[in-house]
This record gives sequence, C-alpha cells and structure tokens, in this order.
Amino acid sequence: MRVVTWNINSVRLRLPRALELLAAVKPDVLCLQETKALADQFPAADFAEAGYPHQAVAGMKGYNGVAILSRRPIELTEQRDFCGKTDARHVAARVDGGVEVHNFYVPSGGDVPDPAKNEKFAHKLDFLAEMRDWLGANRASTDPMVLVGDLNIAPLDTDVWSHKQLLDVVSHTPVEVEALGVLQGGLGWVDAVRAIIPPEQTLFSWWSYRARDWEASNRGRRLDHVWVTEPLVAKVADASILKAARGWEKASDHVPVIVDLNL
DNA sequence: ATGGTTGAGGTTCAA
Repeated sequence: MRVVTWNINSVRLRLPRALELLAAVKPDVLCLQETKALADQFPAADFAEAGYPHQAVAGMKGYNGVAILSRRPIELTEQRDFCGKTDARHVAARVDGGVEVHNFYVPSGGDVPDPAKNEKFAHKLDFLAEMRDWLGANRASTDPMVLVGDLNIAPLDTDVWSHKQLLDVVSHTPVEVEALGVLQGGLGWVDAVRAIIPPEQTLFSWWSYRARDWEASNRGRRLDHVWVTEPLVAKVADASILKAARGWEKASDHVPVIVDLNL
C-alpha cells in the first residue's frame, strides 16, 4: 500500500497538480491538508474520475481542511474536533477493512514561541496534548495504523536547515519537539520516513514562499510526517520526499511525502 | 529588527 501525504495549500487552485501527482505516483491513499474548501467546494468528482472515488473529507471556509482519497473502499472511522474547535484538522478512515489512516493538520502556532504571550502557540501545544490523550485513550499501538499529516514540527536537528538558528523559531523549539516526542514514542508510533532515510541525512518537506530562490537558499524544514504503529514497522518498504514538486508551476510550499507498506 | 510570498475572501488574516 502506497500512502502519500501532501499539504496542498488550496485543493481548488492546485487540483491539476494533484491529478498529475496521482497519475505519476499512483498512491493507494492520498492524504491532503490545507484544502481550504468547504465540503461542497471539494472537487470530489474530479478525484473520483481519476480513480479515487472513496473519500473522507473535512472542510471549512477559507482555512485548514483535510481529506483522505483512496482507490479502494474506505470506512470513515473518525472526524474529530480538537480543542473545542470545528476547524477541520483531522479525519480518519479504515482502508479495505484493514489499516486505519489518521490524517492531521496540526496548528502552525504563530510567531512567538511562548504560550503565555501567543494563543496560537498555546493552541498548538494544547492540540498536541489532546492528540496524545485522545489517541492514548481510544486507540491501541497494537492496532495497525498510519498517522500522517502536516504536523508543523521538525523534530530532528537534520529536519531543519540550521538547528542552532531555529531553536527559538516555532516548529523547532524544544517544547514542541518534546511534545511531539511524547506523542510519538509515548504511544508507540514509529517515524516511517526516518526508518528508511537515516536520521543523519538532512531532509525537508517544506520551503518558504518568502525566499527569493527556495532551491538556492535551501532553508527548508521537515514538517510533514508519516508514522506507523508497531504491527506495520517491519512492513515499511520505502519512503521518499518529492522535492521536485516544490519547483512545479504554482507550487505548494509543501511537497508530497511517499511511504510504501508491504501489507 | 524586519521583510519576504501565497491563498481565500473580501478590503485582512493565516501561514
């Protein structure tokens, strides 16, 4: 089973790029974040025509929004609101009666990495804590699950262009990295991408729109992740990041992350 | 210390 996660930053604007991605990479499951579309604005028919008729979509006006698109039948298992907000940051589905896929869009967290001064950062930390509490209480690490999404945190030193210069920059601060570690390791999740691509190797999935030349400056971060539970760890066959997508015309600032599982 | 760019929706906010 090939799973792809991509923060598409507007599914309506970038629909042609998504259809090209599906044709080229042929995933079984595509998880999108930042679709920025209400459910009735989501281009469901276009994806169905492209071979992905099985869909679980959560959307809101203008912001956020997540979707799971599948070649094979899926069953919606959860579409949860976190932190008491109906802001379309999570959807989960079981694929073909087997693996459950959780698709998350974690809050970005604003600019100031202090929850007392910045309510967006407080929201981000609360969201991570609630993810941990809810998954811990409602799911078992012995169940075959995949967790993907734009988690808006680059945990490793090699997940950012400069560990030292980003220690105080939201996405790489110790408090966030710690919270992500508690969620991941504490609940038995394993980073499928880093199981294939060694942690020593620098790896990014996002490059800012604000650079004059994203490729030349290469100030990226790995914000997009694919995790699996223990029953799937030995089945992770391959992982890659489609860096070329950042150079596409009308590119998203994030690129697709691809993981293959031998199920 | 600040700015740089993009997207949605509506003359600004979020990333």
